[in-house]
Amino acid sequence: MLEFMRARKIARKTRVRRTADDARAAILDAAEQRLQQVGPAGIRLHDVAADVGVSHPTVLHHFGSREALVQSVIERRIGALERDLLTEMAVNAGSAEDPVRSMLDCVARTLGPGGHARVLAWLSLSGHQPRKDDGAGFTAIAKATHELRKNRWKARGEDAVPDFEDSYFTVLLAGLAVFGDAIAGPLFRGESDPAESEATSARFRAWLATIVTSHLESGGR
Amino acid sequence: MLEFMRARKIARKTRVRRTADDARAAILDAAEQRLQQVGPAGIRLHDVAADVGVSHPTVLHHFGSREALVQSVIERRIGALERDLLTEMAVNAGSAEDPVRSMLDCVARTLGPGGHARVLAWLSLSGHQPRKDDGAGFTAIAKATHELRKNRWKARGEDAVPDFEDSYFTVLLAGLAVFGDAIAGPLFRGESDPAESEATSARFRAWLATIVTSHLESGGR
DNA sequence: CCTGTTATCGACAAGAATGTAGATAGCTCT
DNA sequence: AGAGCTATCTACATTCTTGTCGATAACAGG
Repeated sequence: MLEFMRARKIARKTRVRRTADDARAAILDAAEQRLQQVGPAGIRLHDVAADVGVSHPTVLHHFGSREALVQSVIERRIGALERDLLTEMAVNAGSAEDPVRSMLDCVARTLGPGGHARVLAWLSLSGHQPRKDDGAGFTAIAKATHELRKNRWKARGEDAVPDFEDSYFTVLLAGLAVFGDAIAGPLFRGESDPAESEATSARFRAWLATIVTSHLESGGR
Repeated sequence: MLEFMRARKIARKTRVRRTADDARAAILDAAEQRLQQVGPAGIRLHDVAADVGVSHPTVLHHFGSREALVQSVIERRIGALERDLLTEMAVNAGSAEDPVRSMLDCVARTLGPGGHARVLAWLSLSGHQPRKDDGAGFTAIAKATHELRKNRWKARGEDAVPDFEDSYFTVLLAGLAVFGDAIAGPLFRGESDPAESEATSARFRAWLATIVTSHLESGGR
């Protein structure tokens, strides 16, 4: 064995040796890219290993099996999503002058650019079982929105109080629309140019914000 | 060859022989199921063949390659989607008393139950290039809606005319919301029980119809 | 410098998936 | 009934993918 190395003389390759934690992190990073691009079922050990610059048995050494790797990367990504969501919410909680608009932007920023929407869609289509608390972040936003809304109404001296489900559905509508746009907006609109598509999406989100704001301010039984 | 048949005596199996067209159709039916469930990349010749009750070389005989089969089934499915959309529109064109609501139901029926939404999502995630006319059906609905809307406004004696983009975005919102709900509604809401999820979806769609109707009737610059 | 630990590698194994080749059997037409 | 066409089959080839094994080399601590 290793004759081929002796054959081509002293061409020994110098190995890069990371700490176990660093190696795991690098592998998870690569796997996360793949998850976003090709979905959980499309992740290949060989591809992930090549992205990191190691051999595929190294990946198996650190994660035990492909399935365990996929599970790890999914969990890490869902954690990141929830963290991003809460961060955005915390940042926007201060700007109270147009809370609805900022909330909508928050959801859009969380789902849109980084590809969170794509990952959610992959998981949903692949039959990922929602854990008990998977919808928690979203429900939290709906509740917060509803509280803000009630306060606005009371401040304006309304006697009626908005229905919670109306607020919940409003937030859901915003979330699903932004999500759907991120996934299939170009397909729906028949746009093949990414730049054009992004421009339309931006206009659409701005329009959506006015609709949602106006409804939360005045509409709802 | 075939010693094993002679060995176990006269156990000859009777072959089912279809016409080429029937075989193709049966195979496409099975492949379509798989497309909906596991997406284009998940389709396996062996599985499709087993569903039809034939061997996998038979599938290859009729379609040449796996890739050609996948392409065929995608094209057929997109055709079916557009046909369903137009059929729904034609049926609903008659009921003029609440055209908006019926239009929304039309989109919901087209995307929801049969799994059109799932297929669209798979294609979108898998990087299916939209053909030039892929968004045509949707644009047609938006235009029809805008015409109806203009007529309603004129009939009510409004002087302003609604903006087309406002109508377009309204239809887009409805479409994306129904689409997003079909894909990721349960995930967003953290619902694991399908029955509960479907109930919520139905309430959501009803609520959405009132919102959209009210906006088309009165809102929009 | 020496030694133990282990991250990493090359080589191989086992199974799955696509595709090929030749034989066979069910139709149709005469 | 016989002949031709071809849908279908079994068997095999090839490539891809995951996983195992033993060897090696990088690093840490005595």
